[in-house]
Amino acid sequence: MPDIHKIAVVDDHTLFRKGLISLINVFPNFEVILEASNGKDFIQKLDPLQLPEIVLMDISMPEMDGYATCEWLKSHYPALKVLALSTMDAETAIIKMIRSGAKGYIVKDADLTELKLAFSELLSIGFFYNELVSRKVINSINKIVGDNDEVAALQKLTDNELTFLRLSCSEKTYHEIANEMFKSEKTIDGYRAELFKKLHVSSRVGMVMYAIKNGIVQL
Amino acid sequence: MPDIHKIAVVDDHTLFRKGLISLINVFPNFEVILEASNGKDFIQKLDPLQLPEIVLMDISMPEMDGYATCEWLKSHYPALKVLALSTMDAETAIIKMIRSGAKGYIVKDADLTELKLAFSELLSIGFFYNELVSRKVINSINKIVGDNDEVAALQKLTDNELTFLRLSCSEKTYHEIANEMFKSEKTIDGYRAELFKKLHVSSRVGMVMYAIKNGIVQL
DNA sequence: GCAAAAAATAGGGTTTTCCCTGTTTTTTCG
DNA sequence: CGAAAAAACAGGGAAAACCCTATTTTTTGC
Repeated sequence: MPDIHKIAVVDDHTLFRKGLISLINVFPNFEVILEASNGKDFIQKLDPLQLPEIVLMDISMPEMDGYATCEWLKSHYPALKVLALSTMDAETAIIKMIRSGAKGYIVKDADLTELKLAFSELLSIGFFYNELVSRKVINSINKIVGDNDEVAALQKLTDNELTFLRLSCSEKTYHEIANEMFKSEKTIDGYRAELFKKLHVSSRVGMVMYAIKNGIVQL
Repeated sequence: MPDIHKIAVVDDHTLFRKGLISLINVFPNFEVILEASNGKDFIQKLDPLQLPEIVLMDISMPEMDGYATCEWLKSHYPALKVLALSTMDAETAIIKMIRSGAKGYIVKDADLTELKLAFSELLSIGFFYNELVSRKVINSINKIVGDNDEVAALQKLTDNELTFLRLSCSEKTYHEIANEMFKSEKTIDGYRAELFKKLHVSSRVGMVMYAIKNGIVQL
């Protein structure tokens, strides 16, 4: 009898999670031994004596999202292979997740064959990069080599820039945001200018749409 | 032996759909007899000699979304009970779906118990309105009775207002949008004012976020 | 077909956003 | 420590967005 591989599933949408688990459990040599609704929940449930080999992990989750959880795993349990799972095929999301330590990326509308393939590849060669991911990665490298990149940029947003960006996704004026952040209006204007450059946008609306697209704010 | 109830599942995310189906099929008296990835696909696969009783339907799908499919079903197969299925618990989405003829609404992170409950209620009393839905419906009624409502408003957006709203979800200036729509800037300004009122927002950013939240534009 | 309602247009003013070019302060790193 | 880089801050001006109040045109309902 071949050994059974242990899987963990982390996703806040219960129905999706349960469904996925039920799908995986019919695979002959895989078994879901842990399920959690977000990163925090997952870490808390993680038993060092009974570690999963593969963690199927959603990106956008409450409390602790995929990126943060991945980072945590990278330093605490580097042997765990994270397979990122998301609806979005946004380049930045994929790259960011991989930078955070994910070993593969699969979109939620992939089919079962692909999921099974991802599992096998993760176990045999240690990663799963399908064409989607490869294409995005190549794009991102091109951009880095080229001139100034969107992806690394996202990594390099200041804490202040990030809070400013989040606050901009509202009907607040920059003046109000400045007050809320205890900064001068001119500083805020500097954040704006900086973000316009980094995100390649030229209006507040563009900035907001970028933030939404890339899961920086949730609706 | 109790009769087996026939279910259809319409959702573009294959993994979610397959998972859900596998979950439902372990319910003793339910069976999924039809699955489709969008409204068009569903209608095409629908066999009048083998109709499902309940259709679990996602709202946002490519080709033909939940609203359109629901409307079509209302006039062609009014006996089919649509249970709307969505990640968003946005009031407008729920109301719109119910107006389109859905008999119930369930969020994707509901648990299995709730799904089973929804099925039973649909079959016994013909609809499933949990607290979530009820609350939203009551809100919407209050607003209608009250003064001017968000929900009916959405229904009542002019074609021009709608295109304007869509075009506003970009970095275009109102001036550019005016040109693109062959209208005067002042007319565009009128659309803006009208939409601010109808959607209860007070800035372009608010308008854009509303549009995204309610699936009027997709990212 | 005509009155009422809705949509399109407009003038003109205020606020907010955007942009350019700087200085000062803080942080980083060899 | 000291130089360089990054972050915070600023003045001033142009463009875009916002808002109020009208008038004209088109649509709608009886």
